[in-house]
Amino acid sequence: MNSNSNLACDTCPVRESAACASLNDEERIKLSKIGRHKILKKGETLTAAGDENTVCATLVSGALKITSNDRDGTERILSLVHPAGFVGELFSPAVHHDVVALTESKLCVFSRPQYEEIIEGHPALALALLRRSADDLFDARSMMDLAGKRSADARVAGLIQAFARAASHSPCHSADTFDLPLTRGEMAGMLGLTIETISRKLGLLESDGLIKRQGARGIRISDHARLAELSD
Amino acid sequence: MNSNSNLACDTCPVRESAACASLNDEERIKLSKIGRHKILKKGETLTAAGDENTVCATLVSGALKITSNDRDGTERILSLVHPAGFVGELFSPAVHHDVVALTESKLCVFSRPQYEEIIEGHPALALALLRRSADDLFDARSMMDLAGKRSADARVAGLIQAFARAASHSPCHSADTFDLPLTRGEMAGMLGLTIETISRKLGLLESDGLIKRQGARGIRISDHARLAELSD
DNA sequence: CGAAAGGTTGAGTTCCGTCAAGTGTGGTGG
DNA sequence: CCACCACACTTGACGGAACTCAACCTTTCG
Repeated sequence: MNSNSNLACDTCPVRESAACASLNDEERIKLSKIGRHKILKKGETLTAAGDENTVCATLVSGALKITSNDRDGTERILSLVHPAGFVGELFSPAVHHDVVALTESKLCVFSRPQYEEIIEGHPALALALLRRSADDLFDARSMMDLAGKRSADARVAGLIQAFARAASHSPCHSADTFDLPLTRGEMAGMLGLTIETISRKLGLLESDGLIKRQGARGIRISDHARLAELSD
Repeated sequence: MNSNSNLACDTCPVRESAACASLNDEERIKLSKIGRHKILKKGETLTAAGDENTVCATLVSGALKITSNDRDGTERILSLVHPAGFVGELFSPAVHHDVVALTESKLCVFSRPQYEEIIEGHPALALALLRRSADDLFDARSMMDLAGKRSADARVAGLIQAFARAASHSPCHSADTFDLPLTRGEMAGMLGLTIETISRKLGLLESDGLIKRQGARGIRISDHARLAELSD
């Protein structure tokens, strides 16, 4: 159990952008009373499918994946969670998906029933979560769109573009040099492909001059236009 | 323009289950002032990708699909909307997906900016939408899971089970005789497959004795267990 | 240094998409 | 009533894209 200390909202890096930013000081103090920090190391899980649904959380730093697993053990990534993101299935008695840390991550964890009570008493929080939820829904649909592309080329190209957009912090622009945040296996899990196919397609993208690789993870996009065309 | 009359909430079939059910009479009357009914015939669109985002709506009867289109014209179905469901991308300036009627549908349409104002002033509505949004997100992830299965067999089997669950009105149980609500093309669009593959897989499921078909749309599930195993 | 995990590459095979032809079926109009 | 058409669906043959299996390379970490 690696939880600890009271919450230090004052120094929280996501205090302006997370759902709790909608609360005033008094309300936030109240919320902080029922929350606690938790550190997940890379690969550790917050909740697993089948668990009783007791917690929800705001991600403070790091990154999480939300996944489900086929019987044969293949992991399917349903969503990535970035700092200020909210995780947890509100209003549901059971947990349906695994939530696992991609990198060492810091969370603000709450009891789900208590959090729901607070939501009901605090309209601003409900509204903030509604906005976040609308974004999550849009992201999920974007991912469905990506994973549903016919060819593996289009999916890989689209994923690279998505990472490039996420890597640049300005929302409309996209970085042209960045590191892939996932292993080949995780990318495969997002796109419904295999590790080998990801590896081969990245090789092809490079030999076609659309990207340049530096080591296993480093990517430089050389031809945004052709990449966009491929991914359409 | 097939809009009309004031809203008749009193006789609305989804008045107990839609988001607006959370409002008291006075509030609902206020909401009904800014809404109007609209009938969409099969195939007609409510909003198209690229439009300015001006409307949102509650589905009263019928069924909708939320789709995106590849450049080559392939339609990808991102979500199905059932009565009492809410459609519209709140808090977003532009529309990203098409919303099209699968069958003749009756909607309660609102101006999105006005609706957002009302949400901000009515916590119960925000909370109701948050619950609905959480459900939508779960559905979206379930569909990602389904469409991400390795084999076409698993996807088709899973889709049939999903329809069987939707056809029985009790949420935990699943019907064993029902009609497919979609054309082969639409099923293909949901699963990222082709019409021909859907057709063939249905044929195989029948010849393997898992289902029995009556005409193009009628399905009877003969072997729930093997179907579930296939779809896992 | 050795082991483990992540990544690449190759050869063979299978599954699904493509193209094409053919079978209902419901609706419209002569 | 039948002829015709549009649309949804089925079926077959074929080729190619992605999966599987397997070997090997690279980096990291104990």
